[in-house]
Amino acid sequence: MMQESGTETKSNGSAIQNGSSGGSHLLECGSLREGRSNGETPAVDIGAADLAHVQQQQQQALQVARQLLLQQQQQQQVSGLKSPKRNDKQPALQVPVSVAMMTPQVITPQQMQQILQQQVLSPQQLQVLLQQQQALMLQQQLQEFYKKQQEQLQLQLLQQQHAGKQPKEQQQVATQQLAFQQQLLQMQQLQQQHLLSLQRQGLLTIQPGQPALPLQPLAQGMIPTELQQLWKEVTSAHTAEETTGNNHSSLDLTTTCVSSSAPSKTSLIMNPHASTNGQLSVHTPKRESLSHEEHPHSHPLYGHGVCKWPGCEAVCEDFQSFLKHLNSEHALDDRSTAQCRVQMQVVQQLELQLAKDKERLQAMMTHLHVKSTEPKAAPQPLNLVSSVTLSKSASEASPQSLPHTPTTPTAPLTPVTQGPSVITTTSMHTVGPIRRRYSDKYNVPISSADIAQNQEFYKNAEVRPPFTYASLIRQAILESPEKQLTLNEIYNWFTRMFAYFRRNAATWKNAVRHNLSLHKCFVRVENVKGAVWTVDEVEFQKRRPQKISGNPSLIKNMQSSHAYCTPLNAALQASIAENSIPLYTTASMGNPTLGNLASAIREELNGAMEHTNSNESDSSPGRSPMQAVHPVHVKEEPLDPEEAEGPLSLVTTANHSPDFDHDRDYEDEPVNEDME
DNA sequence: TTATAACTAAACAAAT
DNA sequence: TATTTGTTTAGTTATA
Repeated sequence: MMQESGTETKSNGSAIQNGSSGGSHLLECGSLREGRSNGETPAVDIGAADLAHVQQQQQQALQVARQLLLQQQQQQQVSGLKSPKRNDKQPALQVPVSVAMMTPQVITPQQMQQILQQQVLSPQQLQVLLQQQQALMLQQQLQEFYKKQQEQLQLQLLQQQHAGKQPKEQQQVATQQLAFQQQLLQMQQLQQQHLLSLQRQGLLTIQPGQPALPLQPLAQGMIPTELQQLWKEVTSAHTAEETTGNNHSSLDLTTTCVSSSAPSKTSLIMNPHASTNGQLSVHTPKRESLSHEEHPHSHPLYGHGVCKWPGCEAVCEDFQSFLKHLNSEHALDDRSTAQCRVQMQVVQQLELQLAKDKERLQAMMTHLHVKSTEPKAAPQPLNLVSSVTLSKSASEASPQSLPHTPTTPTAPLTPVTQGPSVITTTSMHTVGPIRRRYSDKYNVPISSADIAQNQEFYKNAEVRPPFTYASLIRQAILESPEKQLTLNEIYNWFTRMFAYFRRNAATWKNAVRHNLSLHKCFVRVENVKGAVWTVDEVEFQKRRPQKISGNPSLIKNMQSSHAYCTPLNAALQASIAENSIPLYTTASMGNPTLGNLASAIREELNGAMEHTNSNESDSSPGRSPMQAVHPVHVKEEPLDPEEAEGPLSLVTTANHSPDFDHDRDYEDEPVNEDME
């Protein structure tokens, strides 16, 4: 799942990158990847080769820009400022518009001149400029100028579009603009890489012996917002390296379509952890600068009239003043760089924390999300703690031990804890006997399997519940307000309560019907609405006596646990201890808690007592008084709400009803029929 | 090895 | 007529 999302993020990033520019933008990605791939290598030292490379890139960009400008001038001469005619609806018009939208830096001749000037500056001159504060002011001026020029060029582009130019020409222009934009972005990437390498060295110190870096000249060509973005990129890149180094794979925060398409990043993108961060990765410098232009007054460092630079909080009346403040107070100096590093550490810590939490979440999801095809990875119910249980589960998890259906996952065992924890307050609505194959091997009481406690687990995990069909059917019926359900309602309960039963419906529904028909404990009742199914508790208890063989101490422990957990009176205790007489009398106390608990206890003890005491058991026909339980449906009068809550309350009232009639008189039926 | 419980599958009939 | 519901039988597996 995470892998898919990770891949999806990757593709989304590309999709966003491509956007409306279509395949032409892939070129940008390709070129950017080339530039980025260079940056993948640790550029700790910035040597002459790097400088030469940057200059080469700039030269290429300039060449493209020159061609673009020439063609634009020619097109303007041809098209002039003709009023738009009829081609407004031509689809081709969208191409230049989209390009204009995605190219925040439409280069004007003046800007080209500026770039040319930068190009001819020697490193020494650039270093001088680096030391001059006027450079920042120049940037601001350039920014304003740049905006004006951009608006002008966009206007020209629109006019060209309305002039009805051929789509091919427009596309050509757009492509050329795009190519130039790519060159600029490459330059930006290189700048970022240099900054990053400087960052590694510490506060932009320049190695001795190296020529003056083209950093500042390159930065001069950027507007302040781009500088901000640059720092952002630096921060992200640093963090990404840290996380990558830690194998947290949180990804390349500097990822653009560039790095995301870089082969070396593929594995990271495929990493589940990369999904979330992958969303961050789509923030390309281009998009950032674009968003800043689209929302000129939205700046990560500006909000509510306050500069959000760490430790600043200077009040800026408007955005322009903020920009001035930003450029003056938070210029590219040691102090700002140090603050940036602090912020980087903060982000880094947060990233690490996020990575840890992600791992935790992943582990939780891995634990809870059980695939039916991964039986050994099946999670356990929340209350499974017994090592015996776990070992048992491991053995059960083997494919050989699950021959029934290939899709049958490991049945999580219900708690088989010993002693006082056998019956808990949450086991009021016990399902009852679970599948014996999972329970009796270790001679521990398991009927306290608590569906309520693991309810959420089974609702979400496609794990076969370790209960028999009969137990589940009984539980479904007892949970219903009327203690009766139609077959379809039983179906619905199964699907509602267990994710496992949301598939292979034909199989388990057939099993449900089979169990309803097979077991006498399920009584079919005809009423005006149709047929409903009820539970005959006595029959249910007779159906499967639980055996706890040869462990009296355990039984004693169970009894003590019952006393420990409940306020059962001495008579009840004596009754329990004496034999396995069904505890309907407890339900008749009118205390639903006691009634429910008695039900649970009875389930626990019936088999045990049956085994430890004499051969007499409640399955013996001799205990007919307790078996004279009328099904629920006979009760027509309104129920006492308190009694109705207990599974046995209705049975209790029916127990003493003199005029019940048996739908199925099990006493008259052959024993072997009941025993299958 | 045997008996038993549980499960699955299937056939069949009746009801809806 | 198709689907649902209910019954029954047969075979398999796990366990004591």
